[in-house]
Amino acid sequence: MSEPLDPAMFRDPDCTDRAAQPIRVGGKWTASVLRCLQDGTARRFSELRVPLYWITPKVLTETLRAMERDGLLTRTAHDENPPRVEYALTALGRSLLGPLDAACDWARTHGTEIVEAREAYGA
Amino acid sequence: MSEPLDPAMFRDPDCTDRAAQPIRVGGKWTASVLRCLQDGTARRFSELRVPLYWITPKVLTETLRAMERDGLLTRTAHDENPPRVEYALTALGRSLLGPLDAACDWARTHGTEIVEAREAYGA
DNA sequence: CTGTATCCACAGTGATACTG
DNA sequence: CAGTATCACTGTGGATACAG
Repeated sequence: MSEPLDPAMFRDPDCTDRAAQPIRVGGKWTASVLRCLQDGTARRFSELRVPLYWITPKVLTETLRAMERDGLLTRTAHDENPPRVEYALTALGRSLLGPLDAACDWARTHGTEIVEAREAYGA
Repeated sequence: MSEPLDPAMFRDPDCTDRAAQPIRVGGKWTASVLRCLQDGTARRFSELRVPLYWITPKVLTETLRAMERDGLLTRTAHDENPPRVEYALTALGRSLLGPLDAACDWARTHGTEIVEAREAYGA
């Protein structure tokens, strides 16, 4: 999720503007929120906290706000008491599930190789 | 590349150890290094710097060391003068190109939607 | 229940200069 | 050429407490 939006993140060799960096989409928790919502059902703020390592409300708010701003999910506040707010993926958010699953499959398949390589490197 | 190795990054709801976080593979530049080397040819330190926004040597060194440690690439130092060091992907590194391409394809296809969503959000 | 308000620690990133 | 050494900055992420 922290991948630069520029798919290759390469620059024109003639470009001299070092500040011309690609924009970034997503933070540490974006992928996990996506997976929480991937079955299509809308979930509430507190429902999202539990599977996400009891992420603090501040960080969850920031994550959800950023995803809403980027068009990945919708925020629906029902005018009730006590308040009820529900989050659900947009079509754009769902379109990210494919690449995300590919990454997760890779992690499942090759995760142990990474761990073993790290241990071998220590020696 | 900053995805947690745990594919879902969900925790056992009964787990009370908040520090039990999944390990992470890769940093800001890992995907770009991967793409620099994806055609299979080994490249030298200074060859890698140019397309990577003239990344500073310190950061490139750290990135390459981490990738070597994780088994994603090999570092070959030829005993010459001036020194020559070449980096090439391992099989594990090449296996990451698939998921990476999927992510890049997504960015190519949906990048403008993100930008538009951000602009619309400002209004 | 769904967030804000503060405050803070630190990893990550980077600029610059120097070395074998 | 291929790095290391320092120093500094910044934003993300997090703990805790409080509010509508």
